[in-house]
This record gives sequence, C-alpha cells and structure tokens, in this order.
Amino acid sequence: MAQRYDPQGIEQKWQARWEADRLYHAPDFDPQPKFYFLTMYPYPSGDLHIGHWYAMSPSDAAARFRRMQGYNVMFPIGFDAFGLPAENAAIQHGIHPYTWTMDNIEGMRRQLRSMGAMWDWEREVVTCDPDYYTWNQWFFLKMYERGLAYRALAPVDWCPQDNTTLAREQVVGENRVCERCGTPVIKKNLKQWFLKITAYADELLDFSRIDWPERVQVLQANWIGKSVGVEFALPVKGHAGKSFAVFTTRPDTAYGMTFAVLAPEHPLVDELTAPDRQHEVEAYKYKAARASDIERLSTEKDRDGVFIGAYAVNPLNDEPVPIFVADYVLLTYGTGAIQGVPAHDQRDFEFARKYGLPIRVVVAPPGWRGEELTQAYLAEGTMVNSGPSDGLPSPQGWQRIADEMERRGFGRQKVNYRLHDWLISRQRYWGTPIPIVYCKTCGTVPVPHADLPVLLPMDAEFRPTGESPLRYHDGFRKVRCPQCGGEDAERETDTMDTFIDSSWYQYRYLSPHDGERPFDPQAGRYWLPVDQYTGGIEHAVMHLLYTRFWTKVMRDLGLVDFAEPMVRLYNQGIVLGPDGQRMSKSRGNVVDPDEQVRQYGTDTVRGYLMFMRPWDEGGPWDPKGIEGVHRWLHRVWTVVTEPAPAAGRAAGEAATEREVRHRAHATIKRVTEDLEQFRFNTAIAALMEFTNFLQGVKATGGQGVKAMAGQEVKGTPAASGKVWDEAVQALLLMLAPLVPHIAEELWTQTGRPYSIHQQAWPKYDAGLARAEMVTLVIQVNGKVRDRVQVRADISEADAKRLALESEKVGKFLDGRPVAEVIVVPGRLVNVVVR
RNA sequence: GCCCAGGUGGCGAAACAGGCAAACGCGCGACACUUAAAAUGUCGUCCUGCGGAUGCAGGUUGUGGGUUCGACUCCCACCCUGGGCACCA
Repeated sequence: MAQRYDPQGIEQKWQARWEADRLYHAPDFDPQPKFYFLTMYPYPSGDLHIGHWYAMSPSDAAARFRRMQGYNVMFPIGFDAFGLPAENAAIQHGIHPYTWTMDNIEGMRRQLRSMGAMWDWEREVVTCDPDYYTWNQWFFLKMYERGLAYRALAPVDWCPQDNTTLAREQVVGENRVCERCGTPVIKKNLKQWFLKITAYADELLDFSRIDWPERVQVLQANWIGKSVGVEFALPVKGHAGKSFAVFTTRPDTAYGMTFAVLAPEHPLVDELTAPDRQHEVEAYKYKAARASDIERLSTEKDRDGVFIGAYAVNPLNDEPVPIFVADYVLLTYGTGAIQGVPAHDQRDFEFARKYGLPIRVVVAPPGWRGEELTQAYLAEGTMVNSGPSDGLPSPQGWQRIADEMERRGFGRQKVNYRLHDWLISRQRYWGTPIPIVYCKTCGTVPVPHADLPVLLPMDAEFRPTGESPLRYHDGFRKVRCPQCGGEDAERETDTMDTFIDSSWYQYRYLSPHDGERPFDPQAGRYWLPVDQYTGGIEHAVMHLLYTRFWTKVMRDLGLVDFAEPMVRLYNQGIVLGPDGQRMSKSRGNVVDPDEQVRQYGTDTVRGYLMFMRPWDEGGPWDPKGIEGVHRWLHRVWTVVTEPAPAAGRAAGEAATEREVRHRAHATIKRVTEDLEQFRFNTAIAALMEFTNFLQGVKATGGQGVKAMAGQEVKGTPAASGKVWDEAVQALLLMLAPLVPHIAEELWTQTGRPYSIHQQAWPKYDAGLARAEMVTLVIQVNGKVRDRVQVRADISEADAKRLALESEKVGKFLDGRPVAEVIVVPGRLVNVVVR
C-alpha cells in the first residue's frame, strides 16, 4: 500500500503549489510580530553552485522556523546584477552585458526555485534595472549636496587587468593584488569620486547596538585603524617659513627625536633637498617607486633611506635633526612624515643603527641605569631627557607634552584613521552612471533630480581596448549643461562601484516598485531594521562596512531612525570538495547541486548541508555522508506511511506511552533550542534519533521501548493511536523547516490539512520533556564504578545511600574510610576516600 | 611578529554554567531477507590486556604542568592546523 519515497516527484509538485498559493508572501503590516530575515543576494554568474546552497538552504530553514513560531517573516531574494563578469563576457563573446545578465538570472531563478526555499519572489530586486539604480544616483546626489560625495585627485589603485580603479578594500594581500582577478595593482594619480566614509569612522567603531560576531567587529575595527596622537610642525632650518607636519601616537617620546623622515613621494622632498644630495635622493625615489609597483615580496626588507641635506628643528628643544627620505614611511598614512625616535620605535631603531644616528632614551625602562638599548623600548616608563616633563610617568608625560605643543601653537591632538574615503569611480560600462556633468563654464554640475535616471545606453560598443564604452559613446557623453544650457558639457563616464548597489538593497525589498522614493517609509517603520542577516565572512570590511555607513547616511537624511542596518549577523562557513580542498574546476572537485538534486532530491541535499557540520564551519563534502541523510528520509517515510502499531489496552502499555510522549517532548525541546541557535547539525541528529526510536516502537510493539526505559517487559503492548499520532505529528512539524517537501507530502498523506508550512511550531511540556528515570553514575574518587537506574527526582540522601550500598563501590573502597560524598542531584554521586 | 578560530575513534562530528567522553551519521564486520546482487533491516564497532567475554581491569579528548572530590570543558606554558592583519608612525 505505502508508495515509495519519490523525492523529485513530490518536490516539483509542492514547489509549484506553494508558489501558486503565494504561500510565502510576507504581507506588510500583519498583527503578528515581524521578522526580517535576509541572506546576501547572489551575483548572477549563471550557475548556482553548492556554496549558494550552503548559504541559502540553512537560512531558509531558519526563516521557516521563525515563521512557524508565529512571526510574519520576510525572506526576500534578488540579484546583484551589475559587475565586471558581464562586461568581460561582452568583450569576449560579443553578448551584451544586459543579455548575459538577464539570461543568467533567468537560469538562476529556476535553480533557486529547485531549492524549495520560502522566498517572496514578489519582492525581487535586480540592481541593473533602472528602477533600482536610479536610486543609487539619487543617493549619490543627496550625498553630493551634503559634501559626502566629492571628486579629488589622488594616488589610487588601478587594476591593469580589469582596467579600472579599485577601492582600498578591493586590494588584498601582501603583494597588493586585485581582489577580483589577482593581478597586482599599480598606483595612478587620477581624479576620482569618493564617498566620505571617514566622516563616520568613529561611529563605525561602535558595535554596541548590534549583535555581530566578534570576528567581524575585530576585522572592521582593524580596518578603520583608529590611532590617537598628536600632529605637530617641524620647521626646516635655513628655509624660512617652511615646515612639515608629522603625526605620532607617542608625543611622550618627542624629546628623543634624533632625525626626521619624509615619505619618498612627499611633496616637500624636491624643494628641501640640497643640491649636492639631489642625485642620490632622485635615485632613491625612483627605486622606491619601482619597489611599490613591482613585487615588494622580500619579507625582511632592509630599512634604508637617504639624507636629503636639510635639517628640521625639534620645536620642543630647538635641536636640529637631519631629514631623510625612506620608504618605510608611507605618504598615505598620517602626514607622510614622521619624527625619528630610535629609542622608542623599533623601525626607527633599526634605521638609526644603520646610519649611525644617536639613540636617545627619553622614557626610562624600570631600573634603567643609562646603558645602551639593544632594541627599542616601547612600554611605559619614567620620563628623562625631556625638559620640564622629566620624572613623570610616561602616560602623564604624553598628555603634558601634547598640551604643551597645543599651548605653544605648533601642534594639536589628532585622531588618525587607516580607513580612507571610499573610492567609487570605476572606468567600466556595466554599472550605475555617476550623475554628474562637467561644463566648460559651470564646472562640475550635478544632474537635477528631475532628470534621473541617467540611463546606461544600451547601444554601447565593446572593444577590447580597456576603455569604457561610455567614453566613446557620443550620445551619452555629449550633453547640454543642466545649469547654463551650454552645448559643450560632458557627462562623467565613470560608473559606480557595485558595492553601492548592495549597500542599501535591503531597503528596496520593502517596496521594489516604488517610483517615488528608494523605499516606502511606512513599510520601513514596520519591517526595519533587518533582524537577521547571514552571509560569508569575506564581506567583513567591504559590503558590511559600506552598508553600515550607508545606513548612517540614511539616518542623517531622515530616511530611517536607526543607525545600524542589521541587528544580528551570522557568517556561514565554506563547503569544500570531497578532498578537503577549496572547490575549483581546475581541481575537478566541484560538487554540482543540480546533479545532487537529481540523484537524491532537494530535501536530502538541504538536509545533508545542514547535518554535515556546524553551519559556521563549513567543511568537506562527503559523497557517502549525504547517503546517510537520504536513508534517514526514507526511514521517516516508512515510519510515517506504514500502519501504526496496533492500538490496544494490553498490559504494560502505559509505560510505553509515557516513554513515547517523553521522547517526543524532549526532542521538541532539543530541536527548538538548536534551531534558535542555528545548530542544524544537532537538530537533525535529534530528529534522526527520534525517527529511529519511533521505528523501534513499531518493530517491537513497544517492548524495546520499555527495555530502554528500564521497565520490565511483559505482554504485547503498543502505543495507542492517539499517542502515536501525536508523536508523528511533532516529527513532521519539526521536519517542515528543514526538509519542507517530504514534510508537506507526509502531512497531507496522513490526512492533515494543507499546508504544514502554515502550522505552529510544536510546544513542549517541560514536565514530559524531563526523563522519569535516569542513570545515576556512581564514582569512587572521580572514576565511574557503578551505574544504577533511579527515578529522576531521587533525593540526595537516597542517592548517597545507594552509592554507599553498591557492592562495586565497596570493592573499590578497599576498606578505607569514606572522607566525603558529593551528590549531584539526578546525575552522579562521587564517593571520596583518601 | 600580532589577532582570531580550532586540534576528540578509521572518517564528519557530539558533549563544555566542570559531572556517564565518542550522541547522530559515514565506513567497516557479522547476520537476516534474496537464486544472486542491490536496497532494506538487526546486532557489533575508541584503544590495550586478561587463552574464552552481554565479564573484569587499565588507558584515552595535540603535548607538559596546575586548580578541583571530579577537567574535552577552567588556568599557565608549549606544539600543530586554518583564517585575518602585517612597515599605520
């Protein structure tokens, strides 16, 4: 009678039905509490790989679980549709990026649907749609109006492979390669658009209002790199009125300066270099420039530099110190110049050693008697050789010297950040046009809001020249000035970094078709902020920092009344190939989810991804491991569809029923707690145990159960239909978020009303969840010597008595007197002898 | 070098407000069903020793110490693996 479990058949059937019934559409404004569950949207590369499944199917399970718990859950999906691969495909294969992207999206929609997730497709967002990117332009103009978007000439990172500039965040690794293609980047001086993320640097360091992994917080804090110090001016001897600023976090060591260093690219270098030093300085600059372009791989690089033949004056004590250029000083950090304090900075120490410069101790280590240092002393100490600060502990000296510099007018306390403003210009076609016009008479003119969107022309010509098609598209580039109407204005031809799209997409899901504003504020008041966000850790200092910045700007624009876009964040791990290596086509260890679905069905693939390891750890794909999950689902099918064990009032039945109910409630408790914490692997393990248990009840008619429960077995008992049904019902409800298709199929097959996905999550009875009988462990001196079955509520005195009466305990006492007996109620007794 | 995460059976792992180490799954072995195989089911499976084992004893959570009646869990030192940062003044 019972038909076989046929995953593919039932999965397609239910997916179609659910979508037709709009089962997962999250209505705005529902009396139920809302829950906005968001998973990072995919880039439409054209193929949904197992990594997408790993990111998405557990989060779908978690979202479904929330829904069953009574929340009105929004679980949207969209596509991060702008970006380089589309354009590269256009150049290589002559397909228009739009066509390439849309075809891919079409294919991926189909693949995504095969996952059986509860996405609300009515809210879908596609970022290359003008309806979307017009709001990128709108935001850009708002930022421009507030001075948060500006254009500046700056040394920027350029990827020669992708032919575009990159944000600092997109340059990675020791040898500074492009985050996308791995090509070493080069520096170029270009006029580019920036967003002033540094204006929010301090606020971005405040994580007190969000529940994000420590790891991400540390990554972001490191990236922002706040340092508190002093910037002060060093006059140059013999150059009246000339001075340069240095930044230091150690003003307490300023009296120990015995030289000063300028970055080789520092603008004053040429001016200050003495004629007789010019040749050598030029040579060094050339070498330094090459070194930054070509590999700087040599790990322990020699710290070298060149004296420029000029002297700076330490304003604290009017001592002249020689000025060097050295490439260990970076133009891009601080002021591009430093005080050289070899006694208290290891780099300066090595430099001073090499060039025979004096090393003057100004912060004395404890017990220091004036001996020479063998390395820089970095810790706190007592101020010496520091004029009026002598004798102070160095932290106080820090403040005193900082104050003195301010009072005497040559320095000020300053906070420096490693974070730079966000470079958003990209010299590429497939992105949001920057809505700016350059006019010969008016200069830089923003496109009026009424003229948005600035459409990306579809008739672009793709040439392999490395130049953006927009630059030679006259119809796009040549434009009337919106301000004076002048004829010879030109549009900005750069487009925006695609991280702009993802900085605010979570808001667009609220009202994806709103033509009036980026999102409907009324819906926003209901849905926002995002309650749970999930995605990969690789976006920690890019997307996740940008979207926090963007939300703070939105707050200042009055669009939202909170400062953080996502309350909770969870980073899932990465699925590796069966060989434990990162999946890649060249290794041939790629697991194709479509193929797995064909072989085992969606539920098995989902189930295995959740079962194999903790979600945040990822790990190798085990082709045999997935079969275990598949077998389990078959077992579930059999247990539920085959006839229930005979009902009846045979002797001993009550004990079986109690055990069945206890197991059901204990499982509900475990699974509920596990799912609340995204511990899918142990949730599924608990459900497997429960399934095996029910199967055992069937097989033995209850006798096995009683044996398990420590009861005497007699007669031929079984669970009654009612208790059995309750257990099966609980099992199916708990399966619903994890393996939604088989759960729905069995739910309706057993005569329950469609849809299981509209049912409430089962509640457990704490009393039933607690076991009646427990194994009391009896130890002697911490070693297990005996185990006895006792009632869970056994008294301490009884437990103690049982332990002391135990024969096995007696044997191990060896006649020694009992010194102490420790009782952990309901768990363990430890008899201590000495 | 610094910061973070982690080291538990043949494998993926579980247990940590300190209390039965190895749940669940894979693999392996035996058995049942079968003409046979697959599928399925049942039982067994951390290691060592005790001629035999539903028995007894000992050992075991990277290494070495410590705290404790009791440590995978807490503390100290060290080793290894993975990830991040790395001249940031």
